[in-house]
Amino acid sequence: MPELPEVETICRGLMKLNEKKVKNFFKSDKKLRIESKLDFKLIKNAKITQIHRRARYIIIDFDNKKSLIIHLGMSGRIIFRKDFKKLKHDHFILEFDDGNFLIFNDPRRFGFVDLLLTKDLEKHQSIKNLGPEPFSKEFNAKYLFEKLKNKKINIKTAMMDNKIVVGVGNIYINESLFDSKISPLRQALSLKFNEVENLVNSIKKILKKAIDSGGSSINDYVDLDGNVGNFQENFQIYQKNDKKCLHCKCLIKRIVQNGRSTFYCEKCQK
DNA sequence: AGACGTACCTGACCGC
DNA sequence: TGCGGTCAGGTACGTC
Repeated sequence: MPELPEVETICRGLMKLNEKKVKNFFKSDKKLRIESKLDFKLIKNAKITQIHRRARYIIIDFDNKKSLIIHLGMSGRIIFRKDFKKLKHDHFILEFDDGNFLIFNDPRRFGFVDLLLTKDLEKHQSIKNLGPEPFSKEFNAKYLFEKLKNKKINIKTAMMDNKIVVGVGNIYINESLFDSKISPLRQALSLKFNEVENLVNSIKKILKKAIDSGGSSINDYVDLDGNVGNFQENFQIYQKNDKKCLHCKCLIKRIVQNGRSTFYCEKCQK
């Protein structure tokens, strides 16, 4: 489900949980990607003070110096409901004292929910090695050019590396490379400075547009209130194989890079 | 160190 | 209807 725009949309929806107090929790015995070292009992009776995001990780801070980190993996969802009925693939549930429930549901279980001390957030195994946020000032052409200048891998795979920039997944890198007219097959080190500049601008522009649209809803992804994002209606290249390129009318190709689908126009992307 | 393959899981969809 | 194959928005780890 989630790249940065989807996680950002969910995070914004979660803001309304501020000040809510945890009454109880439920955890399934299915194994997720990370097992929490701290006991979730520690957040019983704790009150939420802040909800924020780092890369694709949703972070919920509590007033007793503990924080939850939630990652949605490929198929994770967060559902906010007033009534509770445990459904298949519900792995973690918070019950608040006002009778509301927050549910983490993840069929493929590539996601996780982890509890730690708030002060240890930056040291968390998933957080500590992350590159800059795509909307930060730090993520600019000069920075990226430096990062790419010795990289022999293709530009698409390079940009999906969280050490270079976070939150850019398969959908948005496909769209960004099309927007900046750069072939996904190019070696990262072959990009000229102005091409890197265009790519940075495209990534920022497309992610912003996607957030404004509430993310992309492929399959049945919905936000907390059950609203669907509609950025998928703006896809120009992603999953458009064998359809006509908007600019040159030739057919969009699908190939596989690093085990993931890549969509591109051979004529427009050089 | 960097590049690359693969593993972790379930479900939806398609062709036979 | 059922079965096998393929695909899916992410991350981490092993090997060379």
